[in-house]
This record gives sequence, C-alpha cells and structure tokens, in this order.
Amino acid sequence: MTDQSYIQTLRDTGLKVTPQRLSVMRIVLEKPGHFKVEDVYRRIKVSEPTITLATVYNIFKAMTDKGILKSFELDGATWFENNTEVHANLSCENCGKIEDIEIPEIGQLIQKLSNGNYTVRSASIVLKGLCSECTAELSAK
Amino acid sequence: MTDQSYIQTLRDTGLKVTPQRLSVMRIVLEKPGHFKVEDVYRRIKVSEPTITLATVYNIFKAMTDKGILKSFELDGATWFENNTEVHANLSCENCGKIEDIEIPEIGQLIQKLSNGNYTVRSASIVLKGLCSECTAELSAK
DNA sequence: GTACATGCAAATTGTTTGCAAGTAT
DNA sequence: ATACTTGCAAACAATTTGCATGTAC
Repeated sequence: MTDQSYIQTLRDTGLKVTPQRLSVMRIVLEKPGHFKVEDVYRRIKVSEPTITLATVYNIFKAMTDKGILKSFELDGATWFENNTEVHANLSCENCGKIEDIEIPEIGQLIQKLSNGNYTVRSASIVLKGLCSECTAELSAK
Repeated sequence: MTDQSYIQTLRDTGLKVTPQRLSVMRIVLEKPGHFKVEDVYRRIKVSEPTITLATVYNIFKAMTDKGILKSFELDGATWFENNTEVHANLSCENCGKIEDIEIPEIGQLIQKLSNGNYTVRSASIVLKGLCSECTAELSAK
C-alpha cells in the first residue's frame, strides 16, 4: 500500500489529509492485523513526538465511522482491524494472539436477519479459546 | 424462580450462599434479560444500603466463571445475561434495547470450528442495528 | 476564510486492588 | 477453624471532553 492510496481513501471518504492520519494508516492498513489505540500511538510517537493519544482516538473513530476500519471490544479495550468483512476474531488464551476466522455462512446468516425482522448495521463476533497454532500444538502432546 | 433454587445453584457450583448473592440472583435470574453491574448495584442498594459496587462486581465475576451467567461487551461496558446458550445480542440504535436473537446454525458453526483447527471456549456475538419492534415501526412509514 | 483537525490537560467512566473485618460451611 | 466473602477506599485503565491553536482545502 502506498501513501497515494491512503490519500485517495481519505479523499474518497471526505476526510482531510493530515500527516497524523497517514501515520496511522501506514500502520493499520499495511497488512492484515489487529490494533489497539495505545499501541499505535506509541509506535507513531517515536517519529512524531507531538502526536497525542486523543488524536489517535479521533483518527480511529473517524476511520471506523467511514468504514475504513472495523472495531470490536475484547477484555475491556477496543481493537481495530482493517478486515471489514463479517468474520470472527478468536482471542487465543494461550499465546494472546488474535486470529481472524472467515466463516462465510455467518455473513449470510446475518444478511438473512436483515432481510427478516431485524436491521443489522454491524456485527462483532469475538471468540475466546485457542488459535489454530496453539490448538495443534497442545493436542499434539 | 425461588430462593431455594438459587441456593441450590450456588451450592452446586461451589459458591457460598450469601444475602448479597441472593439479591443479585433475584434480579438477574428472574426472567430473561441483560444487565449492567452498575444498574443491578443501584437496585439492590435501595434495600441493602451496605452493599458495594465492588461486591456486585465480585458476584458477577464468580457467577460468570461458574457458567451461571454469560457476559459480553458493548459500547465500553460489560453486560451480563442469563441466556448462556450461544446466541446473538442485538443492540437497538433506535430504542436502546438489547434483543436476544437465537440463531441455531451459529451454535453449530462454532461447534464445527471447535472440531476443526480451533478451540472455542466462549463466543460473543454483538450486533448493532434496529430491534424487531423498531424495524417494523420504521419500515411501516 | 472556514470548517475541520490537532495538542494538551483535565475529567469521566468502568473496573480492579489491597486489606481488615465479617460470615458460611 | 478455615477459606471465602464483603465493605471500603484508593488506584487504575481506557476513553472522552473542552478549548485554544493550527492546518487542509
């Protein structure tokens, strides 16, 4: 991903282009991942010491409102991710990693709800257990 | 539900029977519902003024650990419910109500994950949108 | 020039902790 | 008798707010 594409995304969604937003985007849009505000803030602060936590909060909120990111809550904190498709996030109680699980059927089930008696605008599916790696490792013994 | 059944539940799960726990159970096990610690605390405090928020937190944690309740996070707070089956909670952005949605297939999908490459110990499915009532009302116009 | 974004400090909200005193078993 | 539970106050973590200054468009 290039800065040009980030700038395009901001323009497309009606957000102004600022160095702070580009800094955040370089971290959270570079590759699939899960991010906490505090962590991203600390990473950016190294090269841009004037940035504040409140600004990073603002940026995450703006990007989520515009559909660039998706958020979910886990253990008292908000996480952000660039995978905006309906999917499950599995939090591994062994290694701490968060793993995306694509479950195409779930997207369809939720779609079906929206065609029925409900209106569904967002879905957060958070699982706790063991990721694929830890499941394999611990059942191997 | 009777106090006797609550006492039984506590004994069965290895929790001691205390007046504070019974007070909480009378509220959260009486009928299907969704509860925040703070709200339950305030309701109990009327008749038992010595109870503290920390105690109510303790009780919810103990009951959830024992599988009597289930929890999920929504808009920065933890909610508890007595429906311990896998289901979705839909938070209505119009009326504020939280509605249970039973989706039998989802339980099976998650079961399937657990039989596959993952180990799933808990699942939290939180939807935002419009509840059945508000969906009907707003599409009627 | 105007509306939007940032930086900063302080406030707020939800939750946890440590510990002494009390109580269930 | 012992381990668990409660009450209380204080601490903590995550997030939000208000406002002056700064910047994108």
